[in-house]
Amino acid sequence: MRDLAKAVNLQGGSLYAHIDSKEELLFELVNRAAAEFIASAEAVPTDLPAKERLTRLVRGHLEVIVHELPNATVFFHEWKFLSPELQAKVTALRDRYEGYWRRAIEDGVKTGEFELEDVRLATLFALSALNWTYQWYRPGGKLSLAALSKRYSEMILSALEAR
Amino acid sequence: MRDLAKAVNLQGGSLYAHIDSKEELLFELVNRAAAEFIASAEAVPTDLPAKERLTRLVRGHLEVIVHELPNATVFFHEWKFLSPELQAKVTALRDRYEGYWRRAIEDGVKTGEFELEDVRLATLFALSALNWTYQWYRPGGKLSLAALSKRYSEMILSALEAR
DNA sequence: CAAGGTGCCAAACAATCGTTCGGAAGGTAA
DNA sequence: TTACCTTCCGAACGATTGTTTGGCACCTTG
Repeated sequence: MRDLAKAVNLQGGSLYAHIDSKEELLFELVNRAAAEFIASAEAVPTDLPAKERLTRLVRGHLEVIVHELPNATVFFHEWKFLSPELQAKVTALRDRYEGYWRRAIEDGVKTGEFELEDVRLATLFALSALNWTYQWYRPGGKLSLAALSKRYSEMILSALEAR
Repeated sequence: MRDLAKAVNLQGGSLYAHIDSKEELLFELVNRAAAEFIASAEAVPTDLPAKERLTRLVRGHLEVIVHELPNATVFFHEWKFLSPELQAKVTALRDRYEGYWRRAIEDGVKTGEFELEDVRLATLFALSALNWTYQWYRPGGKLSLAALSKRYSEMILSALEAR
């Protein structure tokens, strides 16, 4: 808390004129990140073909991670340290977000674009591959977000597509 | 440290008859996990077809994660808190492990089994999808390790295969 | 003008952190 | 036997943790 205070030129205790607890602050961070993921998924029209929807979901997901790297790191790592009640709220948002992905994949199975034994596992697979990027991707490096997004969505689509 | 001591029926300070520091203990955990990943990769014969090698690498990787869940969690999360020197050692092991994967994929590209623009990114993609499983997989649940391994390797192979 | 709220500091609070210390008990080697 | 080494306890160490307190300066609203 003293480090955070210093970052805004305050004394440690002065933060408490603005917040009630450290946990409230953590929840705020995690909650905002979750909201951004959801917003990016909601921006994808559901009347597009499943492949196109998935490509856009991938792009949106990576954009949120990359543009919000420190926040995303907190989001993925620290939500476990929230109280059970706050954790439940985060889990609810995460489930809601996963829902957008699952439905896109389900629709693709219905239209025959995809062919899968386990839609939930496929959803997890795709999100897993994407989530790990916060561990290694560094903006400003050789790999642009656009290139990363293109290659990753190609691989994800290949993994799901009917052959 | 006091919690760890309690887990082996000791007082907090008594641990220091056996170790020099908390960091030494953390490094030991992380190092062991890394060694297990490497051992599992080295058990895969390099004269097999690339697809078969990759299937076995997937199986081995998931086995290590699942059999060593708490340790794997520490491995993925806490290595960042080691001193720069110890971090370098861990990074070296990680790079070595990634090498087994990269070479298997490279060989697959040479034989025409796989078709990829960026081998390193494909390696990262596969490992990313696998690494995240420590976040959600729970042994004893509906999904057996064998089933998870089968489905995941199918999806990974589909993502890499020439079409 | 007065009253009350807000934002901040400096200091302190109790709890907890990793670690050290002196001493006691037991085992091993001479 | 003596001497040492290992293992452990109980207590303490200094540093750091999240948070509270009292007071001061400022702003807004009546």
